Amino acid sequence: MTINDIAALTGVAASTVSRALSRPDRVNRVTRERIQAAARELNYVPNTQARALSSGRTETVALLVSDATNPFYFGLIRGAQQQLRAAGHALLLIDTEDSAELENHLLHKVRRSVDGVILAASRLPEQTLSVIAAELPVVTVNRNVARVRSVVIDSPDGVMQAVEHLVSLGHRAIAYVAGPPSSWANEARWRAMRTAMARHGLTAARVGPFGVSRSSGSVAADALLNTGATAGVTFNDLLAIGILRRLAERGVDVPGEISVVGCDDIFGADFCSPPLTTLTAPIEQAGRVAVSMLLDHLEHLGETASRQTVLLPTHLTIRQSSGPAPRR
Amino acid sequence: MTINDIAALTGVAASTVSRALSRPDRVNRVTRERIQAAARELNYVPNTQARALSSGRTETVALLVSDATNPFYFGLIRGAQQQLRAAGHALLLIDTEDSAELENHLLHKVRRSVDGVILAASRLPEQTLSVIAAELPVVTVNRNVARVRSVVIDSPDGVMQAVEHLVSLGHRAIAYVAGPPSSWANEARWRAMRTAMARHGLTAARVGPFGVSRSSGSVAADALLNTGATAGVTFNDLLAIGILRRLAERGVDVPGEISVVGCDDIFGADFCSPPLTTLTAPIEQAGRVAVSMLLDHLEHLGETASRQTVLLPTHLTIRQSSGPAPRR
DNA sequence: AACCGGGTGGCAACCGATTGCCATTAATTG
DNA sequence: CAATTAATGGCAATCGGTTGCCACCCGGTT
Repeated sequence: MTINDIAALTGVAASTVSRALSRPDRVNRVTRERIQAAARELNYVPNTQARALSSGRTETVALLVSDATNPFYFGLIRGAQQQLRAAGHALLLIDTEDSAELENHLLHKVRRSVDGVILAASRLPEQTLSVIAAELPVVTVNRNVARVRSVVIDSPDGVMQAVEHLVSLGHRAIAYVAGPPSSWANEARWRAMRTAMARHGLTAARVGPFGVSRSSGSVAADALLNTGATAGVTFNDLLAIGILRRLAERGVDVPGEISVVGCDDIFGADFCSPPLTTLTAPIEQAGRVAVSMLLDHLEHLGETASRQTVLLPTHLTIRQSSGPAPRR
Repeated sequence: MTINDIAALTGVAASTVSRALSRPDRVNRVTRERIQAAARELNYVPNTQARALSSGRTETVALLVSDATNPFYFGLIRGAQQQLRAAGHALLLIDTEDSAELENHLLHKVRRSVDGVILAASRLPEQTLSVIAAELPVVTVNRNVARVRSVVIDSPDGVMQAVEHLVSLGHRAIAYVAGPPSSWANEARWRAMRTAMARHGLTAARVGPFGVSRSSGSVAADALLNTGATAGVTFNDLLAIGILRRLAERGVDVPGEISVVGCDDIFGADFCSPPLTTLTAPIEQAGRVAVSMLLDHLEHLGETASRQTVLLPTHLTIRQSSGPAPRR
């Protein structure tokens, strides 16, 4: 079922069929309707590759995640998927396995087969990112790079809220449990933490870096206890949940002996034990916004973007993993 | 950077470049190496659309899931992604939003732009599925249809194990908490449950259907209690976790007053409260196997498949949501 | 010397759209 | 009524590869 079949059937040229379908106002109403009817009749679906080849538009967007099993991305994927479908675009999912080289390689490979890419938690150096952004529409998530559009979840602000929360509960020794050093968000959160602590004349301890998996949580929990801190703010929920688990294993009471605050509010944060106090991030919304920005950018290529960065607010969700500081 | 640039640079025809790159034995060694060197030099990446257009192969596989936020699919996506990357193929992720119409529509739409599709939890009627499978390589997951290759997780066998487990703990009144009626796995599990119960001269109660989200768990929990059963086996973990939550809210002790057994062992099943006794399914493996079957099928189109269905074993993982039946 | 066959590489058609350009026709206007 | 303009639709080139077919070269046979 090609455009030619329809052309033959309706007695017009293929080019007319093409126009009738993609630039309806370029063809006479009756002709157009005849063609559209035939297309519907024959259940015609344009060939994506052919269209892409001549027009240069693939109507496909790639979403690069560092690890498809990290629940943080589920929401992002979902949000992106929703918004893309609404625009009739397809989603190419790419797992970079947390490797900058692989990320770069795959980006190069798909470069010509997508209209743009969304980089969630890119591990690429700023320099490389700029180069890529120059030759391919890019939107990053949680990563701020000059001249690259981005959606940033304002977890630094959330971290401050978390510190206020903990300090108000009497905590004085609070540690940051760090994630991957290559993560931009990780450093941003750490900075926010130090700032917030300084405001109260306190200094934050820091342990890590740790991998972002629950198993890394065991190591992290032990390290956290060693700092003598009465509370820990973790890079993300996955790590926090792993920590809770290890603490339970060691018989350490949460929040009685130590409070734990996570980040992101992923699936599971509300039903782990104890339910996790965490920074709730509008993850799904971030996915939607990232797609919107990208599509918007695609429509106005060449124009200077009105806004390069969208900052999404977070808020602290208090559950049962945080409580008053223990008396010494 | 096209094949023509390379041709010009090396002084051969474009066709020769094409062969040197995709059918290396069709061209002389020295010519080939010269071309390959030039291609590497210029960082040449073949244009996927153009290749697809003339060869018919897109090197892309679509994975259709009914709901991208269901953690069950995370593992599946991951497994599929891994195996696809290994083969150098791309993954198109499609969310059918649990709608058969949408599923059908999207399948039609991508039909020409992928080499094959993997249907995870298809909601399509058997008839439709057969039609689609005839015009497009298809592998289903957890769905058995004549003449369609499939990967099936043997949860019916697992359900039997679960029943044995519960019966041995003294439970006599056990209910099945059903999922979506359009789910093939749902019916399979229910049948297995009845069979297993009958073996002990017992009859299973059934409640539902319920949606597969945690919020449906509240309704399901209440319905479950109403049956007077001392144990419930649920369609999946999501539902089970929702039930646990509601039971905690109502102050019902698990497993003291009622035991709950889930299905799939998704992310979260091990750290919810209490940790969930569940059927551990090799989800990631299912994703890998599905891809392998599909790619294998693609390579031998026309040949009759040696094996049409792969059955993956499950096992019961006993945690703390199941225990001895309460004395009445 | 005539013949044969395998190894190489070029030519050109093709995959299925899109799109710039032009010809035709109809409508508008002075 | 001639002339200008707008609307419409066809022609053909193009996107970047793939592939069937054929020509050529060369060494080996008979």
